[in-house]
Amino acid sequence: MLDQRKASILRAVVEEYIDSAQPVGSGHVAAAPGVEVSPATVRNEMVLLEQEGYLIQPHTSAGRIPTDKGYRYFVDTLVGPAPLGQDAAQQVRSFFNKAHGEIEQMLSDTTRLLSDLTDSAAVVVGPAHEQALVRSVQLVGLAPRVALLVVILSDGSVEKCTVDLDQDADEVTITRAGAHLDTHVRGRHLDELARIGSSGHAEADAVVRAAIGAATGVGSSDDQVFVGGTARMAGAFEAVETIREVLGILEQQLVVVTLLRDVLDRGLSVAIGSETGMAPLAECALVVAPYGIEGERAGTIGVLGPTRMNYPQALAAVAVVSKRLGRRLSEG
Amino acid sequence: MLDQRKASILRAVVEEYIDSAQPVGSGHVAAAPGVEVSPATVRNEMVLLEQEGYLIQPHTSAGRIPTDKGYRYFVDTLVGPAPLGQDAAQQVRSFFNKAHGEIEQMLSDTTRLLSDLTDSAAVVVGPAHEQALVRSVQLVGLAPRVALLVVILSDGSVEKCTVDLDQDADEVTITRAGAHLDTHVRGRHLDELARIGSSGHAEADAVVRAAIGAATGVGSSDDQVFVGGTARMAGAFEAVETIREVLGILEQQLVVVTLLRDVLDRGLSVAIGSETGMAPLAECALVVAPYGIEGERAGTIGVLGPTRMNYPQALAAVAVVSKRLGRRLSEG
DNA sequence: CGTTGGCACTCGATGATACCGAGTGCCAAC
DNA sequence: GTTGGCACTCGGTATCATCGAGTGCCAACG
Repeated sequence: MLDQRKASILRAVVEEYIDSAQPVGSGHVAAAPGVEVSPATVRNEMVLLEQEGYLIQPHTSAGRIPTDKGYRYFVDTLVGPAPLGQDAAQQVRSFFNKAHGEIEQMLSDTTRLLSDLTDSAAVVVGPAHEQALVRSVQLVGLAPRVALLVVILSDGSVEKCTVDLDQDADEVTITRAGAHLDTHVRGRHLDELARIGSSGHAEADAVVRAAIGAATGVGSSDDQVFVGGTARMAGAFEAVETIREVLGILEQQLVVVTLLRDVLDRGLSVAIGSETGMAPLAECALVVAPYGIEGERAGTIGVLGPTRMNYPQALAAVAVVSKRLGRRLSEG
Repeated sequence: MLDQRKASILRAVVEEYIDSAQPVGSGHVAAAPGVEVSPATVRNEMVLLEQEGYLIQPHTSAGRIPTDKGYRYFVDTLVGPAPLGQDAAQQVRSFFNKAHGEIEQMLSDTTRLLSDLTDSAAVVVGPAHEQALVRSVQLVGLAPRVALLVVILSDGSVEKCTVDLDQDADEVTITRAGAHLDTHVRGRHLDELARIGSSGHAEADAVVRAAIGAATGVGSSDDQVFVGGTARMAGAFEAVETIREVLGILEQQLVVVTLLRDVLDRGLSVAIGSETGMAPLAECALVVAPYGIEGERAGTIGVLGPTRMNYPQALAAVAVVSKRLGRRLSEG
């Protein structure tokens, strides 16, 4: 799409802008390694790059800034798979060596890791338990008319919901209902709950029906989302309004999962500015990667920073962490 | 401590500053209701208030701003228990009518409610299960050498942790170990785990010991923290650096619980600026309230905003929400 | 004697002006 | 086609004057 020279110039502008945050002039570009022409020639080329939409000038007689399209070309064409730095790699290794215990805690900590690595906000979407099987079902009474349904899934996650009972049920009835539920869905998919028949005991059946009612929707689409490093993100922008808007997005878990899913569904690993489809993220870029457990796609991790983020670094970090995280979760 | 007139003037300054964010001059104070003296007199009094540390001037020939001490006097002496506004009260009611299901979800939603009510960031610390009894213990195998210990407590919370086994254990052994654990701590305090004796079966005992080891520390001090409305908080400050620092604090869950606990332990319901004991919160104030379940103190809620936040509103919101939340959780 | 109006003074905020310099666009020369 | 030269642009910064909200002080007043 772009000839060799234009590409070098675009790369120089992007790289310079990423670490100076200042519009880049022809002089700096000409001085960059990989660009062997004079400032005048650079200027001529930059006019063309601007016409084609890769660069813009904030105002006449200022340097150029990459557009979303410019960043896009940069990440698609100009950025090779870079390895993670020495110490970053070490950080990842030691993190996953230490990681253990509760999965939620670990996913939450992973956002910190990613955030540390990339100096941006990080997002981790927990594994979907779509195809997880039920390991165990427990029903325990909490209060006279309230019980708690706890479902342990084969992937190690635990789902629970409170069950409001229409009428008082004694311990025995609840236990009986729980056992009934357990024997009928243990080892199967959670959906099977809906197809449970009578236990042959009227009171217990009432409890069973209440539990089934409460449990609908428990197994599906309640992806857990963990967000970390928002402070770092805030440091990357100078306009308070921008920070406010981005925080507003990150606080809406549903929006965040949808966003990540959308990006992945479009086959992208990077969404830049307007590509995110969300107006408040016009100045942001999102780098995502799915992670898999035993080959199955399970969840997603992502990094959210300003459009002038360090893409090679972010891509490398996201790639490595998603791979290690998947491996770690596959072990059990 | 302050005579009637000084108090009125201080109140006028605080109230004016809270909604203008601008240094307040003698003219505005004199015009305020409750102050019936001339600007000249106000000036004389303000000099004294400044000497006593209730006010400061950002620079000569500017209006005055309350100091932390000034705000402190305001909340201690000048602010009565204000009722919540009509629509706010309605909002709280409808929230708690709709609230149901998982406790975590509800606590998380509560941060949104508080944040909406006060236009600040909100924090909710989940109930401590210090004195909760064990309702049920489950041990399920996940992978060859990994099991999951799930403990259901009488307050409806579910704790879990993965258990790494030294050697392979078959389903039967794990089930046996689980049953052993269950029969010995069910109905008791989680601490009893440590005192469990042998089950009379060597392999199962190994699993039991591993589970006990993994479970230490599970029941204690892992308070859940929910934070919401950080976007609103960001809107209240103009310096990006301040926002960054405050976000940094809010991201550290342990720091947040400690902070709230400290404030409550000192018998305060409001901590202003340096009273928080955290340098990054010098420009922040924290309004907290404990909530209780069936009379027992269970958790804490709080609102974090700028020192020039609307204290009467925040105090009212925090009081009402903590009461309703406690009542809601007591029901089951 | 406390309170008040008057008044000179302070000082940040605002706006006009000049200047600087990075950067551009264009053109002629190589 | 590339390059050096050059006039031009225009945002950023500094300087300076002005404005006005607000102060401190003082003398007058009830």
